Amino acid sequence: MHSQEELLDFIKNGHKQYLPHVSIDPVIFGYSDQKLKILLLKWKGLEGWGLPGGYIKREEPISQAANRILEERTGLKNVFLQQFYTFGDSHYRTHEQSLKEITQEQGEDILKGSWLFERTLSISYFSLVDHSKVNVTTDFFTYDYHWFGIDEIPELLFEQNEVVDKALTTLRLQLYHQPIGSNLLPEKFTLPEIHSLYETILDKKLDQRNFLRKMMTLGIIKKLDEQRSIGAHRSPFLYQFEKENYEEALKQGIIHAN
Amino acid sequence: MHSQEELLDFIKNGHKQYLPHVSIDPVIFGYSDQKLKILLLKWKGLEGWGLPGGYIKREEPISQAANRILEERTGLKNVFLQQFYTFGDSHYRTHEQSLKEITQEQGEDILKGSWLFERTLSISYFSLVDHSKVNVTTDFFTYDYHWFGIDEIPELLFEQNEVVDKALTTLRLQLYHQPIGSNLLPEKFTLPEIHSLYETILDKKLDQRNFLRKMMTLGIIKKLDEQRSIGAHRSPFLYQFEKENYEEALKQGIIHAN
DNA sequence: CCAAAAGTGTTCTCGGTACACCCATGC
DNA sequence: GCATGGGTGTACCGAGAACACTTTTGG
Repeated sequence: MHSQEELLDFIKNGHKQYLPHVSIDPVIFGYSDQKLKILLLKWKGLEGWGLPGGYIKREEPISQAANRILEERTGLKNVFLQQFYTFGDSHYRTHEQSLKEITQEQGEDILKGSWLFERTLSISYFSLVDHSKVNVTTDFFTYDYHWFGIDEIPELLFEQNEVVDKALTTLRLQLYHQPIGSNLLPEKFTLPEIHSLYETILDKKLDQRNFLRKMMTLGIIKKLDEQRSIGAHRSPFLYQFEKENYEEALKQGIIHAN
Repeated sequence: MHSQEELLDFIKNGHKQYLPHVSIDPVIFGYSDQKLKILLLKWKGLEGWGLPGGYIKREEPISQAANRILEERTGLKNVFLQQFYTFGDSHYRTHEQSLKEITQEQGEDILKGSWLFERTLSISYFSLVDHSKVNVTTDFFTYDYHWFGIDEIPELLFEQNEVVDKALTTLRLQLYHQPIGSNLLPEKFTLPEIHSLYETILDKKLDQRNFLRKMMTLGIIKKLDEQRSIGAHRSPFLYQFEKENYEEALKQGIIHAN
């Protein structure tokens, strides 16, 4: 996918194109099989899992960088993406071991003093994506990916478990104040589907009737005139998100985008 | 305060000690004369106002850096300090004009390519301090300071008005979920004092009776057996914050420290 | 006794929660 | 007709909001 020359150039000269010491690491949430999952990449050399990530171009606004990085890894544009914290207590992002592996020892001298070994702060975003539309592309440092259920996250590289934890906390906190379902579900969905999504995210049971009432009074979703046939059972109605209501609420400051 | 040699060394070699491209800029709130104020510093050369700020040492965790920077400017330790956002759409933090002024044109060649001219992301914190305990020390770039009421903030350098706005929004959002009064008021205070503080922060009237009830049910403050004599009027009772309740609530996750 | 500030209760509304039965569908 | 999952209403409780009079104090 990437040529060896490109890689060596990145290691040696990347800091001319990108800001050193800062990375953007999105926690990408998806939803499938009734589970909330996050996308992790497997690192070469270190043989551990970590968040997708990338660097900010020298002249690029960070929100744009975040969107670019997300698109590079998933192919997705215009999805929910929100900054939630900047972590800067763990020191290194890249490890020598990893670079040695991927350069296959060829560029030994290049590695010395590479900008990639320097301390890197992590500006963290979380994103919500339709799992089925994601097309994962690994980067220089990684060679595999996997969607992990949030209750089966392994120990991550670079102390990123803290990042994931905080992303989850933030997600839960904003569940009723941001159009969070609308990026995790297909455009049209049934009530049981969104109900189950919310239960999964919050990790607790929600009363069906109260849930519906809340969604309706918040004006978040609207009932459509269509039903879906699900075989041997009563056909559920389909619903859609009411994006205008969110936008209106955001404008009025009812919803705080942090 | 700072010698000229130190300054020139900082301009030339600061990046060996500090991380370039990242600064920490605390929005420092104080409260006096019934007004919520923030501390701004006046820049040399640019003749404009900006937030206090500083850089992160190469091996220093960022929370520690934030506390250090706050202490360097105000002399205060162990005060409320919370990260709220990282800004990275505006490009420059230092301007050549400013450096020329402070070096008095002596170090012209030093200025060329200084790390200080490079793009800098701003990791922003907000802090709450007891205005009367602050002892402001300016830094290399600044020569004056002033506490501005939040309704009289001038146009700031480096597009920092956005930072201040977001700090205020966050402060308001967390008013009932963080021990926000306890760092802005003296240890013992009267009900009218804290009431007025909350009205000032939220910029709206709060009913006296409802306010007291809320504070008490939240368990935030407790009534003492002392009164203060205020001259020709009824003597108000003194209150104290209940720190244990905050800490308990924080532990239980009732309060979200973002 | 008067001016100025402190202190104190009740009512209403609304959002949150608890709770159980009937309906539609395909086999 | 039955198994499975979908859909619906009511009653209670607690938090928030509205609202006005009495008490204390020093001059």
